Amino acid sequence: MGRLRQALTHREAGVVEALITRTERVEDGQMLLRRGAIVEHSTILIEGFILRSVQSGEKRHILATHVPGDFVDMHAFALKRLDHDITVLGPALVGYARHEDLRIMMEQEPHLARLFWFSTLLDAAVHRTWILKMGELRVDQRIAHFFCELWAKLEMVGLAREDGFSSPLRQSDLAEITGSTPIHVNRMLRELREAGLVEFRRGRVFCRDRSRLAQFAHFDPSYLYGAGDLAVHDELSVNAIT
Amino acid sequence: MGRLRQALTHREAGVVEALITRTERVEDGQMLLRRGAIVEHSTILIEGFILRSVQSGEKRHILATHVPGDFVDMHAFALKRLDHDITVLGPALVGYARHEDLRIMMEQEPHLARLFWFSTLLDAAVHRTWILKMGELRVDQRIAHFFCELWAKLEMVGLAREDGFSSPLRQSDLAEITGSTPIHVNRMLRELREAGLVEFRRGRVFCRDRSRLAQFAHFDPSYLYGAGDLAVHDELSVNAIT
DNA sequence: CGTTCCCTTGAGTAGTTTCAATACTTGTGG
DNA sequence: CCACAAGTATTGAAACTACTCAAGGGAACG
Repeated sequence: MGRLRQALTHREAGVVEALITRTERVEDGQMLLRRGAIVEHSTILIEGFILRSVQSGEKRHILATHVPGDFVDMHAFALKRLDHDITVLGPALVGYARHEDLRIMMEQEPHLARLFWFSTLLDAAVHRTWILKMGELRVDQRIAHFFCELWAKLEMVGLAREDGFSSPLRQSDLAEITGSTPIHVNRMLRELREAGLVEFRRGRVFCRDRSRLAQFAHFDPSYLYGAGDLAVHDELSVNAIT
Repeated sequence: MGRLRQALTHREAGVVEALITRTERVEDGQMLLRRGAIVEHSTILIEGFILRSVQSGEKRHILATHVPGDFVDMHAFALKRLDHDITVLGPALVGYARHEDLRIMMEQEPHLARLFWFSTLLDAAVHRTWILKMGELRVDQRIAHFFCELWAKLEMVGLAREDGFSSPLRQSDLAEITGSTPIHVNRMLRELREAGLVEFRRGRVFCRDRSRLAQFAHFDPSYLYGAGDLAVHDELSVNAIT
């Protein structure tokens, strides 16, 4: 949603912010919500990182990552029940909006309601890209692709650098994101480093040649629908690509 | 959406059907919509199967499968632009509803609007399950998982048998669904057959012991949200699972 | 009765995981 | 300030899983 900010008027942004009735600082690794929980509020990430994951036996698998400004559980607003865990990565600041208030707001602000729906559709589009990439890329390319995606998302909210970004990610997190193992991730990170594509050192990602990294990862950012893009959709005046 | 039918009143079902201004018979392999296309209508599958796929170089990758009753491109109602291709598998009958009519209907029928939103959220939940399964299962298990999923979805619309189901799927389609190759799929099908788990012969799936197949595939149908489930959500009275 | 599409098999290679063991960091208490 | 503990990162070797290339087999349709 933070990425949708450009699609909001100043007034609307205020309306959204007024929904947040409570904020909370949470520490690394804390699980905000557990799969199956019934929720009566939605969570917005203000600072830090949040993961959507599922526990599968001993292993945890990360399904999606969120950056500041994102509503992380809008789907639960409609479905009421979460199908995965919501976990904080590194220290974070989160805000809560009550579903009841959201519902009232959506009735009064159809444009905002539409944007909230958009944000869940964007999540789905990101999911689809991951299904594709899990199927067609090697682990090293998946790691690179994840770096590209997170970099782009952080950039949209002004948290990226020219030559990379910082995060509290560990190698084992990358393993859970890419569906691999920490050991293999470690080897692949070495290869990426030796190939001069990207460096990962305790959460910090450095990359000199971004387009080369994107090419290696087969990364095409269009699935993230930049805020500009979205605004255009809203006006209903996009060019045919057919 | 066909799976949501139980959540619709008789009147509402009529309202939805009245939206369909045109139906069309399409033959096997035909692409209904291409990635990037701007659409002004939504497609409902009435008979047959539809695939959501992307072309990636030489290879096609299938992201989702649909059964009769499903709206296959509701996301494009909001985003206007498709991020993947919509292709027919086997002969099919489809119906079209104009976005303009949909928009008007949604304004007048908030309950229906909510159900349409639900259906896109369910798609997202299915996507998440696929990300997980692509990451944690071997190809043989992924094939089994796909069989379980399709079987369950067909069952919801009364198109399954006690001992399996029929479809126009080829082995190469299974490869594109599971992110594998036709050759490997062929071998894995042989192993599944020899293990007495499931048989696949030119699109027909036979399984004597469904629960054993589900166990092998680590299949838990809850992510499909049975229609009953959904109806309950709508009443806002689900049991906590915490 | 042959063409076409789909399915099947074998052999070799590439990618990935697992187990086992060893270093490096960072924070903490002595 | 050093030593230790805990978490994180790294390496090697062996086993497993999956892909590629190449070649054959079988069923359906005209």
